[in-house]
Amino acid sequence: MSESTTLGWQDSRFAPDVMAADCPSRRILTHITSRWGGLILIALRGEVLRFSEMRRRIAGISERMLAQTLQTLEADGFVLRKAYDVVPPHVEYSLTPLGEEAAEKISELSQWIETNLHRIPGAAG
Amino acid sequence: MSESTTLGWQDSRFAPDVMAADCPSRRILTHITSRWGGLILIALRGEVLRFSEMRRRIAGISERMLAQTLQTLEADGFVLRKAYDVVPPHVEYSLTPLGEEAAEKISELSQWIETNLHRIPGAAG
DNA sequence: TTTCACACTAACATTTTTGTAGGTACTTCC
DNA sequence: GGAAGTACCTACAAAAATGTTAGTGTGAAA
Repeated sequence: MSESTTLGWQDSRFAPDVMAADCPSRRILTHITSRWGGLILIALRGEVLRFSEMRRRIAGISERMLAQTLQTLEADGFVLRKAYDVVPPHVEYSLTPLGEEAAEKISELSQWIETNLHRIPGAAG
Repeated sequence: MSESTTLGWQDSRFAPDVMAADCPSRRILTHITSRWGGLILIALRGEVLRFSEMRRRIAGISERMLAQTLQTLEADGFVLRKAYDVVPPHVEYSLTPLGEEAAEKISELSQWIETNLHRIPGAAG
């Protein structure tokens, strides 16, 4: 028996590692850090938004990518989709508790960038 | 004059905003969250690494993408490249203070993913 | 003597990502 | 009556990202 018996899966030999090419954590990381994934999570923080409203807030995203990325994040368990069977269609998107946690992290990154942009040589603004 | 005279650029009308398509902060965000950008920053945290050593640590990255992404991060001011004029070539990569700050943020994200992977439905592991 | 390592670059091929245009079925506004 | 809005999907096309291969010039190890 190893020293930490109750948390056997934390054995470093089996612990998730993004540096490993085929570790599931790498897939999740790419989803969250995909071109639109992060912005969607940020936009949804603490809010319930409809498809079109999100599209307006995230400048430059196409309908196709919004729909596609939302599906990925929903499959991961970060986004909750709630559809009302009415016409015209009404669908509400929000974050799951898990999604809120993830969103907090990329928000911190994007906020750091925004407030430190003037220190970043590679930024023109 | 506005209320906060000494920090005029923080006026919300001019503050950086990743939700704006052409804001420089969006470019920087995509660099850091690019497929390999984040992993490189994470690998370099608190370390001085040579090209080949990095390539070994970041499983799956090709020479081309490592070189290319390093150049982008160097231009942004996150990575420092130090070349010694010897043969065979010897080049050392490290993070600038700015890079360490950025790396800390994505590290927090990736660590959150690694430790919470078991809660993420979309992950097979 | 052959092989490997080093830190890349350039050309080319492929894969992935992203965009565009059109369609759906119905309602409300003008 | 026509346009716009809703939440998408599906083909198709274009663009971007990424991979593959080959090559550089030398030194050290097998």
